[in-house]
Amino acid sequence: MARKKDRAPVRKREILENFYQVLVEEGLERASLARIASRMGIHPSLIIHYFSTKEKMVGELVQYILERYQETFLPQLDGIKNPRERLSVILNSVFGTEWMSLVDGGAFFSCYALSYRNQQIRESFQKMYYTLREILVEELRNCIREGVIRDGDPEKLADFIISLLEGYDYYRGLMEDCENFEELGGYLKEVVKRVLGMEV
Amino acid sequence: MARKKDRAPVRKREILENFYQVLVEEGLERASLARIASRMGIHPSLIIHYFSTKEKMVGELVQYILERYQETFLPQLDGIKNPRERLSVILNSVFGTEWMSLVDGGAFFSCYALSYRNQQIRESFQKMYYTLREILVEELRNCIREGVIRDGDPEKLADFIISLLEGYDYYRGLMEDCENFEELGGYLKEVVKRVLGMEV
DNA sequence: AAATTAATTGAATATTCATTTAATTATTCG
DNA sequence: CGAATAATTAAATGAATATTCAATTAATTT
Repeated sequence: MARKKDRAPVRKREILENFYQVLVEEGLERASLARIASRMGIHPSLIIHYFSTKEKMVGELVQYILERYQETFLPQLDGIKNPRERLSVILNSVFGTEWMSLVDGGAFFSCYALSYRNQQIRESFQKMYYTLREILVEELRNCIREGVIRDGDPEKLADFIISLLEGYDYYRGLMEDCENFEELGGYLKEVVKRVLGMEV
Repeated sequence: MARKKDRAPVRKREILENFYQVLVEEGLERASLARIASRMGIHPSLIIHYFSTKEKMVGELVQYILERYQETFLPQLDGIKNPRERLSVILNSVFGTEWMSLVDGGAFFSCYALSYRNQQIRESFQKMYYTLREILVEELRNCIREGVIRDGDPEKLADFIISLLEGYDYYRGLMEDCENFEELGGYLKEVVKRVLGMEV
């Protein structure tokens, strides 16, 4: 049984990173295998060798992109016990500037648009929001129990927060100067706190 | 001076309608001139004849799509004097089912994603939200003056409403059954009213 | 060092794409 | 009707596309 080093996952990730970059710089319609390969100084057929088809590669790109969000505020919450503090960290993260710089909006919404016709991509997105929702519900529940926020339906509140944060992401993509959208982010955060019944 | 009937605008609109349909059914990456033409039973070069280039056609498609929103609740407000009633009509429209069926989400967000790399498309979107914001600010101002809603910054409140409605549009695109997103729409509407200080 | 497996390239494929130019058919005007 | 103009088609173009299969180079194991 000949055992070889498994460098395939590393190479695949490299390709995905370059795919993402081309996507950001040139748009989905111009993000061809040839361009990705040329940017890496490799041959296009090597990409096919690793992903077998472009559609599968796009599917993996979506997961690659969505994982970034998963990995954002979860580490930030490590070690924080106080529910109020935890919720603040989440809101600051989501309506702050870090969240926005995680993924390019053009790339993100291009992928999102694909979810309307590609079942696998659709499920990736659904899974991500299902997880996010679960996290939020859990945090909100704890805050209600501790009296940090007013009593209410944590699931609906979670949906409200998700809607608002994605709408913020969307709307911000059309703003020109960052002062404006930083200000908006701060304002939306306060609105959420008011809706939750958290003293500001 | 030979005067001819100007049927070009009509034909262009027909082409845009078919472009939109192909976009919905096949996605942006497959919405080629050949497919649009074949669906119409015409020759691809005829499309070029009217739009001269595909990029320009896409630009006009975006305007065509965005106009639908402009034409939504403005007619609905005709004849309604009462500020409270006007605001209710707007919120019902925006968080209701009509708004969603106006434009296919896949088509809409595909176009939105283009705005990150295409200046003309970007400006079309910006213009649309500028107009929407102006309308909302005006309505909110009237409601504040009449004591229908609590005193507050109408511009920030408008941005809040726009963020939430677009986030709702986005999030809804991932939901499977319409009961859920109708319920969410109703809930978000109540949240907005609470934030505005409108008695529910 | 030889053999085996993985990584990568090369060249060829058929398809699809937007666009051009010239020719043809319809329509409208005088 | 006849001339002018618009609407439409035909055919050809070259570039770009994803994907194929076979060949080659590099790495690892025995």
